[in-house]
Amino acid sequence: MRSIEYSQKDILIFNGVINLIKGGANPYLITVSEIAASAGVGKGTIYDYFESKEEVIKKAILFNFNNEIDYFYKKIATKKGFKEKYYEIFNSIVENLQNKFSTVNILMTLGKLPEFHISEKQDSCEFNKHILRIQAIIDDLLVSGYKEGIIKKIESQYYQNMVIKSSLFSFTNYMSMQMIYKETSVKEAMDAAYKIVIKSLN
Amino acid sequence: MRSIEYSQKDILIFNGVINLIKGGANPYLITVSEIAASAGVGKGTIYDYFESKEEVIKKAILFNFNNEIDYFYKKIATKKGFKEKYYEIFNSIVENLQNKFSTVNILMTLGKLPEFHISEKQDSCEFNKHILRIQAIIDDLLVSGYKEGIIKKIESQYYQNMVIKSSLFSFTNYMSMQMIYKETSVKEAMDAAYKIVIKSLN
Amino acid sequence: MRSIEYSQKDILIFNGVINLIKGGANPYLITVSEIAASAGVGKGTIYDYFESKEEVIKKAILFNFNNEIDYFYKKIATKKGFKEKYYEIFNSIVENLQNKFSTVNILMTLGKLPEFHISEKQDSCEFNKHILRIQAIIDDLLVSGYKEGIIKKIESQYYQNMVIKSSLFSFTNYMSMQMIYKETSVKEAMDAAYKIVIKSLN
Amino acid sequence: MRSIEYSQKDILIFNGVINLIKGGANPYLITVSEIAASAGVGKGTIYDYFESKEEVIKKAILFNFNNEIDYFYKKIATKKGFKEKYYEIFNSIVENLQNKFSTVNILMTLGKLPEFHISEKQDSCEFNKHILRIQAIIDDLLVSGYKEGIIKKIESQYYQNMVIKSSLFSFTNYMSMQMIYKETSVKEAMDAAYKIVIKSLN
DNA sequence: AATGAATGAGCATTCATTCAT
DNA sequence: GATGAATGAATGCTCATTCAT
Repeated sequence: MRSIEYSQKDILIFNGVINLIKGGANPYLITVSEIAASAGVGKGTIYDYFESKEEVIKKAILFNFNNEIDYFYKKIATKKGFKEKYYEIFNSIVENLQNKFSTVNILMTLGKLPEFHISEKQDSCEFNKHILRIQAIIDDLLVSGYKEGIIKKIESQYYQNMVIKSSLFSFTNYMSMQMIYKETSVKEAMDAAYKIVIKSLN
Repeated sequence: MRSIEYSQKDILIFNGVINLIKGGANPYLITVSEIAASAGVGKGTIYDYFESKEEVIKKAILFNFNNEIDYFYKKIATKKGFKEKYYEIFNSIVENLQNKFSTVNILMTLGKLPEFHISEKQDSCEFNKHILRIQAIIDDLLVSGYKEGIIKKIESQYYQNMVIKSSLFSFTNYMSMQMIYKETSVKEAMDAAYKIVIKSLN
Repeated sequence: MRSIEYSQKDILIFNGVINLIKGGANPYLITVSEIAASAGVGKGTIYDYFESKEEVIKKAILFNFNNEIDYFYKKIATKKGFKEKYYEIFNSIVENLQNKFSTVNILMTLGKLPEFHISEKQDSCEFNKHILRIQAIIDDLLVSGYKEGIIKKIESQYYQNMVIKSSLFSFTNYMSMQMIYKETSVKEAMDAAYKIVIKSLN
Repeated sequence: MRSIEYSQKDILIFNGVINLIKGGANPYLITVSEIAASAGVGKGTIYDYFESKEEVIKKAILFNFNNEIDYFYKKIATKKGFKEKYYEIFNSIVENLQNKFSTVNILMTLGKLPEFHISEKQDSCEFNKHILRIQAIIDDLLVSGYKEGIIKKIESQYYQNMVIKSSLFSFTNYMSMQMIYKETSVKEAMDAAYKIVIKSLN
């Protein structure tokens, strides 16, 4: 099932990268020295485990993406009702957006990250897996809504999907641009995003 | 009224940058030599007009942003009804998304671009102007919808705004991720996005 | 007699260079733009009158040297007695040393300046002329001293010459290193330098 | 006691610089590539040990200065009498002046070298140390002369100092300008310089 | 296995020089 | 004549990568 297994050292290095990015570093401007220092290993060690700087950063980002989706998935699974799950997502977004680099940012820019030159087959495959996992979260949500009668499943799969994504986009956009939405509280933004789902799916 | 006037040469250089980015180049990896070659000027000339590589790229991006919003604005203004305007936006998105780098991408990631280290007052101010212009487009749209009775203005300003942005996000997301939405046609994606607006604002 | 005639424009440009150097600029780090700005001419104009930046700076320095020696010579000629002439030199040194770049500095480092790559015949010839003019000043001084019986001309020409140069060196060294001779006044330094001459030539 | 310790690599690089300068290179025109080649290291290595090209050159010059003064000091200390010491200095000057860049040149232009932008506290302090060491040499000389009765210590400290410096200047000037003193032999120049001291201090 | 000193290719930037106006 | 916009060769400096230890 697990397509990629990483060694302890791999993960140590990934965390070096992730911490830099979470600390505000621009992935394109990170140096190998910084990664080595952040990971607490020698520069040479990085090249014992990876082919190039690009590979390290790319894999670290995907690794982190994976982990955050796992975490996201589990958190949502703890909640039972549609609305509870939905607001749990909002809370995760709030929590997550403290980091400059978060799954949420990725969910939002869905498909933007691969700009980090995802070209090789391996990467592309990895990326598809992420999409599927996000899809699973959305599907889980839709199922809940359907069961509870909140959603009347008369719409197309695509439409339902997009409603969820759009709604989440609205909240993420609020969070990341809070400075231009000074008159709206977090609670109001959550409610607005939720209202979009409810109205759009009825 | 115009806060910044650029010389012919400035614009020539901007276009060099813009063409590189539209051709798929990553703004962070562009070299001065590439800009010079793309603009058809000597490397030194760039430094006669700008302080640093960063300045050139940053200003070129903002310049292009400005121009595309102008173009967008004018195209939408030619249409009369709410639905016509809305579908004109969809068309502009389609047209625009051929470019890797488009206003639409920016609309979508609203607030993401400043990652190119927009920190100085000047830049920050420029950025605010862009936000206001996008807001003007959305307001114009809302006014049309209201006049035609498509929108019952009982919702908050924030909510209405977010509905529009979310709906547009859904279509932009479709366009930029077409590879994962193979079973949905462009027409269907437009209709779905439009349906989100209609349902959410009623 | 005059081996080199300079045009008004030549001199204008020379003064641009001289002013920069007197203002503390390092001859090796001066740019053509700076010279042009300082001289109040266009950069291209400089190349209408000279072959290269090096030529401009080299000739400007020699030109200034020439002028300052003229000035020096005339000032000393106004005084009659040996001691008066000698103290007039001291005064000129004081006056001159305000400038970072002065004949005095050159007198002191006699033979050091040509480091500015004096290699061509022309330059070398020019340089010899300067040496001869300095020699003339020293000879004039010696003649006065002899006439007044202050100097008993029993020493070799070389020795007499060196005594004068050494004595002047001592005062110039005092002036340019005043910060390390805080306990000695200008007057005392002059008197010390004069005493060296008197004692050495008797 | 030692205020600055340099690593082997530091010194390797310093020697690269020193050899270039001794070979006639102008400190202001030396390139990093030249230093690297001369030191037999990669260009990057230089930046592992120093902040900038300027720093390397400045420190190399001071380092060399230090070493040469050490050498000078030791050579003179081997001689016993005043006259022997004095002529030993002459010999060192002769030996030294083969180099374009020598302690002697510095002794002569005492205070001129800092033109290489010695501004920071560290540099200024370093420079003061050099002055003190030169002073120590002169003092040692004066003590010998006094003990032997060659000098009657009735003159001021400043005067005695300047006599020595002036006398040494005369010989250094002779050496560096030998081309204009063709009729005077090295021996005669030494004797003349010595005579200046003897006469001035009696 | 792990390191970090060493390297040099690569890039931003400067500036002497040219030349169209 | 005079100019200064334009150029690109030259150079300081960085940093991914290697390799001796």
